[in-house]
Amino acid sequence: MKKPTISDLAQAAGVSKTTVSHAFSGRRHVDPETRERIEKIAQEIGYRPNRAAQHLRTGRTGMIALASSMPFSVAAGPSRLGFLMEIAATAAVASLTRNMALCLIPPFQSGAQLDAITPDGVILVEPFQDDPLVQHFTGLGVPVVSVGRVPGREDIPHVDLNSGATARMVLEHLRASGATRIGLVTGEQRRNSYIETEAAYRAFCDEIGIEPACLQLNESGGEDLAAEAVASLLSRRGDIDALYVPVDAFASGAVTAAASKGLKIPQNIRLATRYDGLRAKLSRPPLTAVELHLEAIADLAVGLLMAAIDGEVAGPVSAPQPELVLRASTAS
Amino acid sequence: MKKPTISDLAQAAGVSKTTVSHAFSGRRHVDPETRERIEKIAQEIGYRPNRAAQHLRTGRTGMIALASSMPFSVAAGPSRLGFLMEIAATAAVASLTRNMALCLIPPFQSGAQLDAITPDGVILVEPFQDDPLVQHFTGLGVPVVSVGRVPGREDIPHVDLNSGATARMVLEHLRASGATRIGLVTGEQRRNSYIETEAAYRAFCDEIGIEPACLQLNESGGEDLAAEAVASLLSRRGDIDALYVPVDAFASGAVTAAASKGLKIPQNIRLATRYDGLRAKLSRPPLTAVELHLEAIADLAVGLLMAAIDGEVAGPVSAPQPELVLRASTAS
DNA sequence: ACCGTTTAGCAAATCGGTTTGCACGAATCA
DNA sequence: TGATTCGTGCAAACCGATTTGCTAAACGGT
Repeated sequence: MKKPTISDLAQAAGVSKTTVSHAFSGRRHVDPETRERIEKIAQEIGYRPNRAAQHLRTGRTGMIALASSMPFSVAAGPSRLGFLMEIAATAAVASLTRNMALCLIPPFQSGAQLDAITPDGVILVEPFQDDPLVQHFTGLGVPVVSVGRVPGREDIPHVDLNSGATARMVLEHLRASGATRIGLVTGEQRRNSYIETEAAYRAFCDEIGIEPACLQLNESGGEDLAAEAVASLLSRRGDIDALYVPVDAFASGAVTAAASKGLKIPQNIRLATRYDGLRAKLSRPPLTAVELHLEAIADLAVGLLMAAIDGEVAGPVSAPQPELVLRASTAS
Repeated sequence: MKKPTISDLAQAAGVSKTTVSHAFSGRRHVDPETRERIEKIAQEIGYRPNRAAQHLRTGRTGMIALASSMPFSVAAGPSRLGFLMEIAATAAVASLTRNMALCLIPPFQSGAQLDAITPDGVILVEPFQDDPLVQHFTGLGVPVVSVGRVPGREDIPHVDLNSGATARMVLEHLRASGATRIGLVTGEQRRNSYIETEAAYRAFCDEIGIEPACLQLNESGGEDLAAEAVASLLSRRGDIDALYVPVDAFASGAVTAAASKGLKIPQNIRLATRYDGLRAKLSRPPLTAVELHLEAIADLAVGLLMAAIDGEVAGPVSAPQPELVLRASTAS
């Protein structure tokens, strides 16, 4: 009771394997009548092409991979998982409709592990400069696209997150809500979103004539590190009355820091973050955040990747306009 | 500049393909000296076996799939994502170390989508009775293991979550913290954890002689539905002074409901949930929850699946002892 | 010296598709 | 009528591994 092969089907339909193959792939014309007969019989005997055989011949594996260079379960963990998972969920659907499987790459460990997987293409979520994942896959000749530009690698197609514009939007909102001294907390890794955000922030400070107050934290430190670092920043710079903290785990830390300093949100200090996940929503008070449209972004990324796999040189694509989600943490 | 094949390597090493194959797989003995030479040359020319060819020959695809029958991104979304993703993260690592790729199956849609993927095995997270995913894969002859028993399918290997014991533990804790009338909120779908939990709950009520108060909610309704339903329950049964709400999204709803009724947690009503994710941690007050050891569970599930794929008939395995995580929501 | 047993390695078949080159008849054209 | 094209389909090569059956040499025991 083995699974029927293309030969079985060909025999049952009284045609050759070639014809069956063409009937399915459409790479050559076959008589509509013949094709219909083949399809009908295929249904009956329950034929489904063997993926491995297809892949061997075509040189494709039929799978694309999704990876984030953020620590996966450690430290920044749960919040980042939300971000990645929202993308994963949509990407999985998008892949499947294109007849591809989406598989998960846990954070880079020994590197040898990565050999187990030979995807047709990879989506990297917010890689940083000289990210080993980028190097691994491009070195293998595997097409890579990223969510967020890869610093220093303009050649890699990506979905542009418009982090500069996003930062601008948030900063202006903070000011409109009454803030006069705004600080910024990002991460140490040179991810493009940080770079753009910082640039936009400095430009903004210049314009309105305030002294920049930047913090770059080690992402593995997570919420606790942020709580500590922000508290110390607030001690040094007592004039700060607002913070933009794109990484939501850090934003949680900032909430803790504010509380420890006896500062009320938003009365004494306003707080906005970027990823509108559970943290932002469940925080007390809930945090103003940015709707990034991750589903759309994931869709775009998959589309880009498919094009790249097909050898098309697609330029970067812009994510949909991000939107502010106003919450109590920045109420004026 | 094509990738070297086994033939190239064999030629370079002055042996046959067979010897190379055996050198790598170890399925037959090869002279250690020869093997070393082969490995060295493989390094030099950058040989890596073609997965597709291996799969074709061995009949394996080298990928296992992870699926949850919970709505993936809708409704209960983010919280569930945490649960699934914690498992996914560990499972991905566990798979990769076994030279397998882990791929994600988004929630059952048309069914036709699922054809794109032919995994060697599948891990299902808390499937319910007559779950279409179970039927799809077992029908295809693909080994299935589940996290949480599959009701009505004792033949499917699973990691037992000991939901009955967990419920007992939580209920006893609630009572110890001062509760006298405890209610239970679960989901409509017939997942084993609900079934066991309800049974343990009824037994518990019987024992201590209290009237059971159960709610079964549609999981797609998520937090909002729970808020509504729990509020109405609290109106009907004003005597209730504690709730065990295993699904964390529902627990969030219960928090809202309590607030809307003017009930203070834990003074007027105690609240405990199961999955110790962001919701439980970030809730105000933070919720007592259960450390399920999801990483260990995921590891066990992958192990079970590998055994099943290798044709071993492994019985169910028990998850590590769950532990209560005490938080303010049940302080006495 | 003989026979049985390891040991090391090879050639060839195999997995199930896709793709190429060719054949044959019918239709079109000069 | 002969040449050319088109439509349809087939046989065979091919993708790159694994696995089977076999050979030949080395070894050991009697």
